[in-house]
Amino acid sequence: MTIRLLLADDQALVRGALSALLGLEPDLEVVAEVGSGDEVLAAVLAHHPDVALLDVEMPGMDGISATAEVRRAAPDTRVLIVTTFGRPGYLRRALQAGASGFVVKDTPAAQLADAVRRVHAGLRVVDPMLATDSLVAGESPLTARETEVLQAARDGSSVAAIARKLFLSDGTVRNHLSSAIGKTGATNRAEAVITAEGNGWL
Amino acid sequence: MTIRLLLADDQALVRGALSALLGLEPDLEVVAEVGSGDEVLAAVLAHHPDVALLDVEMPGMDGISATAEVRRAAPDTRVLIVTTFGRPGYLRRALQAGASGFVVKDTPAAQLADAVRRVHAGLRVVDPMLATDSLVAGESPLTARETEVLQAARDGSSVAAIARKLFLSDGTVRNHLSSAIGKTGATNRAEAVITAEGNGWL
DNA sequence: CCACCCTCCTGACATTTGTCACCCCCGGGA
DNA sequence: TCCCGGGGGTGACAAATGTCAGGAGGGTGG
Repeated sequence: MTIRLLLADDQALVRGALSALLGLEPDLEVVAEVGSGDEVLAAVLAHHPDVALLDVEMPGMDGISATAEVRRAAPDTRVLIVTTFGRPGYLRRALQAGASGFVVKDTPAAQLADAVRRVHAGLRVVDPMLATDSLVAGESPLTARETEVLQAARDGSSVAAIARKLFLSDGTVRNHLSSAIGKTGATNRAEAVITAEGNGWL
Repeated sequence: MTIRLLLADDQALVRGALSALLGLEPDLEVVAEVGSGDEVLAAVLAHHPDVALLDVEMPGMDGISATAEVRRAAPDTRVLIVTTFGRPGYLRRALQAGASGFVVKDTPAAQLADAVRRVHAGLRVVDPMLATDSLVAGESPLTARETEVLQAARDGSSVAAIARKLFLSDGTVRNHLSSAIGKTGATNRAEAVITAEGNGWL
């Protein structure tokens, strides 16, 4: 009995290449491919795959939100996250959203098929290196507002621009930023953005 | 007669997947795979591939420098850049370095094999969308020093930190930054970094 | 009920950042 | 030769940023 797969990745070339790679395995079959998070749910409902391989960074809905949707609407479909960045926060949030596995694109190609089979068998698959990183990094220390403000600061916006976008006072934005800078151990807005991104807190 | 290929990409999974994809074509054969720019030249000299597929973003030497090396040491090996980001500056610099083709990872998987064959036949392969972007974006307006200073500012360093790193005076760093901000049309250091990165000027 | 945290705001303050004018030196064209 | 652009620098100034103290409301848990 073959394992039926859904592939979701925004880069068409990577998607097709993964399809070719997995298609070489006699017990695996790619039944659907999508290029954005928004299409995942519909494709799952249409094709009832056994395992869905989702990227985290995608246009529209991200892979983690898509995971939650899939778990809710189609509990029989297991989710394996396949992503570029081993951000500790991604792993934590993916597992909380109900993902069964988490693989970074650095892992050898030969291991992917195994990971798929393990996930299909009901096991958890997690990069051990990443798991420890996730422990030390812990959950995001940022409050909801601080996260929002930092996100708005990512593109280099000024305090005034952020305040306008979030309907806040200038001073409030500065306070939230200052707090976020302190919590991330940065001395700087830009540094805070970088470390928060690196930990998957944004 | 089969076309012999070299694959260079830092993500093992993508590398293996591309290998599987291209391996499906009867006239193509992957003879070597490497995971960093530093290994490219040695692999080219050892295996004499007809076409080398190089990523731009790699640990160690980047794909563009690797392209120049390959062209110098093994002129018979043609280079096809396969990269995530369609930065205009990347395209320009890749072609100047002697690349025969430039493909972004958004392109459909089916077109990759064709691109390889075209490159092998001596043709140029360039994403037309990207080519026009490259024209409007033009060459980097930044001087060598301005570029250096902006690069040093990428991680959110303060003026003082940049000055120490580059053995410059604080005021000089501020002048270079101000000039770079003006040339990029930004109002801000962070914005300047972002637009310069987006254009492949860093 | 109280304590605690988050949110939102104000005002003040020191520091950093961005800008401008102006200086010098050097090397390559016109 | 003069002129111009790039690199390096100084000094001064306005604006933006980061920090701190403090106040007011709201929600949650002990």
